[in-house]
Amino acid sequence: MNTMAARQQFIEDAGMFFERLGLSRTSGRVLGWLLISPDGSADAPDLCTELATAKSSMSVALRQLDAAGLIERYRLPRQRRERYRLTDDVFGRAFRAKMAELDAFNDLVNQALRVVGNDVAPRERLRVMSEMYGFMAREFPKLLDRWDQEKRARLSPGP
Amino acid sequence: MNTMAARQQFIEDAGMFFERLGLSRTSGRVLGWLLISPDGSADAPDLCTELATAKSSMSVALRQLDAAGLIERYRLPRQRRERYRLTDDVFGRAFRAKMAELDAFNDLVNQALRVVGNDVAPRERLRVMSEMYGFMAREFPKLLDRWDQEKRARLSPGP
DNA sequence: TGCTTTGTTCGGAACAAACCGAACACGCAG
DNA sequence: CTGCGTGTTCGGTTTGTTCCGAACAAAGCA
Repeated sequence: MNTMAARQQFIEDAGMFFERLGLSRTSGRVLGWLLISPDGSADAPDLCTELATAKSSMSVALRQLDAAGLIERYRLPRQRRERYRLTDDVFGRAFRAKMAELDAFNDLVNQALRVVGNDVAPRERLRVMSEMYGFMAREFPKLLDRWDQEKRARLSPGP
Repeated sequence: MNTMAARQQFIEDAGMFFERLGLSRTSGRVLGWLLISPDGSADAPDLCTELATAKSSMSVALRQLDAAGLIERYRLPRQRRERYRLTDDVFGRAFRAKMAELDAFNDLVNQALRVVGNDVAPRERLRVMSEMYGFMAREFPKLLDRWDQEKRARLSPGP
């Protein structure tokens, strides 16, 4: 397959992938483009032409990605044009964002406990869920920390 | 606050919560209703009246929940009407479903590796991601297993 | 064989989100 | 002050999704 077409295809797939994770499709395409770009950085006009999107759409997409901490804005000295690059651990952040869902889950369970009366059966169900939340909220950050350590261990003796 | 209104409110919140997790809103409401129902089961007509939805919508919602393994269909002997109940570990399943996203992520990274040439920079980025995937795919199931053990340990000496 | 109950499928309406083009604000250079 | 480059904001349009009502299948009972 032609390399150019393969790149196009990958960018489109990345767009759909990240769309399922809650981003907009253009945001996802931007991430895809950055992932396979030589230096992992770009500026807005380039992305507009490369991805064939209006600069208004690009503006909101970049804002969304910046707000999510997935990319960083920066400006080279003496340059008026802003540039964007992937955050070093894009997916660490994505994972941690997913963890926020757990808090929402906990809130929901607590609300349910307030709503049900003293019926034992629902309370028991909800208690199990609450404990599962506690377990995950306790263990998952540990997992991420372990990953950070392992990554650091791999990279620090390297270049 | 009135108990009835509080129930209503909770069901609506549950609908929005599960909607963010990829289900439809009615599916989410069904889960909410079951969570705070006395025995955690219901049948379709009841849910239609309780949640004020058309039975067609209820049909697809229940199908969706069944396909996701979040509820079970069953039929009492001599009963023509089907009933639905929460799966025992609804959220264990929900978590495992989230893990499927990790596989999709891995596919994406592999596709990216095929697309980029021999440029070291992109390959390095992608390698780190691939390793993160490997780490999570290895460790997360362990976490779920540990939770299962802990839960079982809590319940088995119980009732 | 008809009749009723239960559940699914289909077409269209209502709603929400994304995207675009155009207008707007700001900063810098001449 | 004027002109240009850069980025944001604002209606309008399109696209996609959800939900409803109606028509349709399937399974039991008379």
